Amino acid sequence: MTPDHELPDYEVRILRAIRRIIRAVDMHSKQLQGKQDITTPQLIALLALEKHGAMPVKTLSQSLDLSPSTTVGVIDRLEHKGMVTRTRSIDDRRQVHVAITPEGKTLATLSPFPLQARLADGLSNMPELEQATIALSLERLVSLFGASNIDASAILAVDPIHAESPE
Amino acid sequence: MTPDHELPDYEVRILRAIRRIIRAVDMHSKQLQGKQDITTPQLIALLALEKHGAMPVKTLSQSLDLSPSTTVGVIDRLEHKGMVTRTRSIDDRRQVHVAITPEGKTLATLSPFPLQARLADGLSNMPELEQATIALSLERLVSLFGASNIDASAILAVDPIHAESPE
DNA sequence: TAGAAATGATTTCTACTCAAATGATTTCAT
DNA sequence: ATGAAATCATTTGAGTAGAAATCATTTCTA
Repeated sequence: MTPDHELPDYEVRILRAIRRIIRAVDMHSKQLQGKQDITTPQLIALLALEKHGAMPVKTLSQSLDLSPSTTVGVIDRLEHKGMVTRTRSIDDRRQVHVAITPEGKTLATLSPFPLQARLADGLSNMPELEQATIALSLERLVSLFGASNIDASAILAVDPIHAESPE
Repeated sequence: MTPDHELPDYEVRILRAIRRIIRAVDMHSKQLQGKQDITTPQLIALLALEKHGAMPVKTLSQSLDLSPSTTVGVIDRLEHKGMVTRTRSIDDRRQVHVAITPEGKTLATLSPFPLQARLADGLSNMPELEQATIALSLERLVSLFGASNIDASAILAVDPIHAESPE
């Protein structure tokens, strides 16, 4: 329990909250994995492919804001489960086009987004002013970390590619 | 197809900001690794051990807000580098006490905490009201995400690492 | 007190993440 | 046109992360 005689300073509280949020996001992904045999990155990838059609690995990795090497792993697992296919491009034989399969479409449509649902739920019970405050605070924090040049819009966003560009 | 409901603006902004913060923290850890041959979780572990003395793996894992299995890996790497030692407890031979070595103390003292430094820097240039708002907002989010999934005591418990005096 | 249950650390397994190195292919420059 | 440079996907290696299974030890219980 927090000692009320000695409140931790804001910096400490903020760092602690960040660690916990990171962990919560990860745990939600693991829950999804247990229930649906799919993880958050995999689901985001499927949604991007469903929405925008087949695309090269590079493009997909950019829309997910993941490094190419990470993206390859995600594709590997999805391909192994029959959710996507890989096809070497005819135009440029260096490129590999990733396409979603009918099974992948089904899974993408059926899979819930528990974290998002919970957030939406919680936010809807808050006055709009507080929602705005939270959003602004986080964005302030992002700029503090100098993370604004990192385009990390994908993982939790609904539409990785068409999301309006930040700032 | 995207989820049929449009996400409220604040939710999108919040999710995106969270994702960015997660990536900023990760990038920071990798930078640290490149420069100091130590990562953020390892440094946090060292600081906890320096501050509170030797403790069992379980206690350490709780301080770090990491699962025991993850903590074992962190300790393995630190032990391999000679920064900590493991000693089986005499009282309870199931327990393994982890202690920091002189080398570990040196490393902990010398290693910068760029993320924290940047945060402290940014915060100090903000009115206190805004600092408080940010901290409160994050904690609101933590409770939103964590309420039903993460042990409540873990959320409310004081972080042994940062609980008292500043480092 | 003997057996069962709980606890603590670890191992094993899977997944995510990136940087750096590698191999194949295309484009560029001379 | 040929060799150099750039590009694309992939592999490799290291670290973080947690669930589940395992082993040793302690505590509880009948």
